[in-house]
Amino acid sequence: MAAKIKDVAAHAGVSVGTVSNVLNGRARVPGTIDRVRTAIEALGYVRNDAARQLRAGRSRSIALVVLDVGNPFFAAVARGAEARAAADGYVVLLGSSGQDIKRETAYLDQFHEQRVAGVLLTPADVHSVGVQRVLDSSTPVVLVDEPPGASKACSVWVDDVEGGYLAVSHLLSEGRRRIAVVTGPSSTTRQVSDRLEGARRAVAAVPDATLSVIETDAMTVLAGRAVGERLQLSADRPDAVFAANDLLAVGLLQALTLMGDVRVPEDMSLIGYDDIDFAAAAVVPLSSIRQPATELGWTAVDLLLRQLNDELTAENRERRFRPELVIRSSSSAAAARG
Amino acid sequence: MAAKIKDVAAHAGVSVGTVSNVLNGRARVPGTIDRVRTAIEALGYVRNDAARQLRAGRSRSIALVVLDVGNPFFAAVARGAEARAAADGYVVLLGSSGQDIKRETAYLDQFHEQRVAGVLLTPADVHSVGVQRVLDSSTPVVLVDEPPGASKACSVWVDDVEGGYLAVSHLLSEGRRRIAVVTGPSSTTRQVSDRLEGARRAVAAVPDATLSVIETDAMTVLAGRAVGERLQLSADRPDAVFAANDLLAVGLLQALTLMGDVRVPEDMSLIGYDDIDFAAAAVVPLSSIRQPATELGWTAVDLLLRQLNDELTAENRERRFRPELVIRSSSSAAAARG
DNA sequence: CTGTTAGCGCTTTCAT
DNA sequence: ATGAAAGCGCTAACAG
Repeated sequence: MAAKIKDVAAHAGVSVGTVSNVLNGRARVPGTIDRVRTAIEALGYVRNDAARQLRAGRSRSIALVVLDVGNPFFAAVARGAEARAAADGYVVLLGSSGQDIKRETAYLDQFHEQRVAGVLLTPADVHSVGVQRVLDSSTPVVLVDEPPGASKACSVWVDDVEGGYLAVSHLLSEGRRRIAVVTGPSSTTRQVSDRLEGARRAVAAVPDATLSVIETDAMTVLAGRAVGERLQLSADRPDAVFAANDLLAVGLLQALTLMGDVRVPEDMSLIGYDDIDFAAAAVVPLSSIRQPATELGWTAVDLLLRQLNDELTAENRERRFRPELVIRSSSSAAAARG
Repeated sequence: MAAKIKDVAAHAGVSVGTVSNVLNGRARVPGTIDRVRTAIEALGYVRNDAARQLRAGRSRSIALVVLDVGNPFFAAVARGAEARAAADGYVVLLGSSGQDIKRETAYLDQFHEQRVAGVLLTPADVHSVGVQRVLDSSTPVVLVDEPPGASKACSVWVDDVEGGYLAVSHLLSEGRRRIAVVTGPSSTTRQVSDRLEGARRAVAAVPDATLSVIETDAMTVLAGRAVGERLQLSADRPDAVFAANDLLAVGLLQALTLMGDVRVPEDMSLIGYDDIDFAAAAVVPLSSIRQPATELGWTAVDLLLRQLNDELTAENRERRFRPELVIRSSSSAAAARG
């Protein structure tokens, strides 16, 4: 059996209270501290976090549940969160739901049972039972990439309606009129429906512009490729496509330009969302809507820590960022020539 | 204060033992089960995992510590691990070290304190104190993307020497002779030094071939771009580059072909490593060395679970996969024309 | 400043 | 089948 605090105390010739004090940095006598440290080393003692947490009632872990770690956008969010958390001695536990409500709920329940210090959450569906349960609980929650809505939770988000509007307005300003939006699954996330809403608004402002929606079963490169293959064969193709994220856009690009013979942007203009690192290096450099991903993660943890320390003022509860249009060759004849 | 098992028992009119039995699926009387479930629902009771684990001594969490979640290769490993773990009711806690030994150690210590059921680890440095500590501990460890070496840990890995050999042999067979290898930081991982070793072997087999090594401070798109910018200005450029991962290769491609005027593969041939989804959609479709990432993660958890259930035979302790050469335009005049 | 001790919430054994 | 009670390893309050 592993050594426990009692063993360390015996080995060092002190009491358990003293060992606990050393462990928690409230010991003062250098000689004692040294003896305890030596004993810990000698016995290979590792503190039992379950016992510590049970007694202390708090935890040094922060949960981060995102839609998909495979999406570099969320990887960047995680990096930002980790950086801010580490500065205060917290650890970030990452869960990836794959937009599956079952898995999302499983993670939330697990983290709730673990009594994590707080939960950072990009919900697949804010109205799901699992999400509501954690929102109703006493666990501090920061919604990430999701507006506060009716909940009392803090929120760090980017305006997706504006992003969708920026993307499609740009396509329209390039003279395109038959716009298609490629989204995720039908039971899609708030992000995607907001981007779509922004797209609709942009189209509504131009009389002869039309908008069609193509749903996929996942927001991945693979799913994008599948759509691209269909689009390539289709008789009445749209003249511009707004992909709801860069993964889909990259997949579209693969199918259209590499496997097919559709020229981008000449035959079909394309813009993605997130501006992941790969966008600039795509076969046709990909126009996109940039979001401050790392900053989002950083700010989310910052808000959570403030909440834990009760230094949260009303105006601090929500941080909204704005998306930014990045024009590259995939949507602009000018950029393509340049 | 949150409801505890005692409150549930009182509310349901049964004893705590009975509630515990219901919670753990060993209750038999349907009426009792229903009453307990109703009470749990009514009180919003959530089991305290710390107490449960303290008493039971076991945990349903598996830790996965990788070099970089921002690398789609590791994201895929995580996906595979998660899938296998979920099948047995385990949760995967993900930590990303960023190849930083301090952070790696912090994660390992944290997970050790949490008494996770097991650790899946891609070490930044197998010989670091933190890694040795967990290897010496009683926590089951599966090394991921790392051969077993001297340790007693299980291991799931891909032969990187072979991968490096495949990559550079291919460049040589295309007639290139002045090969450069772009690696990570000098205190680099085993994977990268093995890939380099394979590259050296391939070069050694061709009399007039030379090999140079370019180190970067991170294995990211950004670092690759920086190298590409230097390379582009350099008077005596190599005629072929083997990038130690696809992220570096994509960054190189950005700098060389989009920001610079180096033609790939005509002026400089390029091959990456991992065959991430983006490789096929790069500005010049990227040749790469494919690794079975998802399968790696899946198998790692499978091995861990077998170990936990004592169904591990000697020949099961190690699973070695083989890398596969994927030729695209970036390294092959033929593929570029095709 | 150090040592002793009462629980934290749960599981599980042992009576009933 | 159900209820009572003993601890899991730790922290913090209190006594020395």
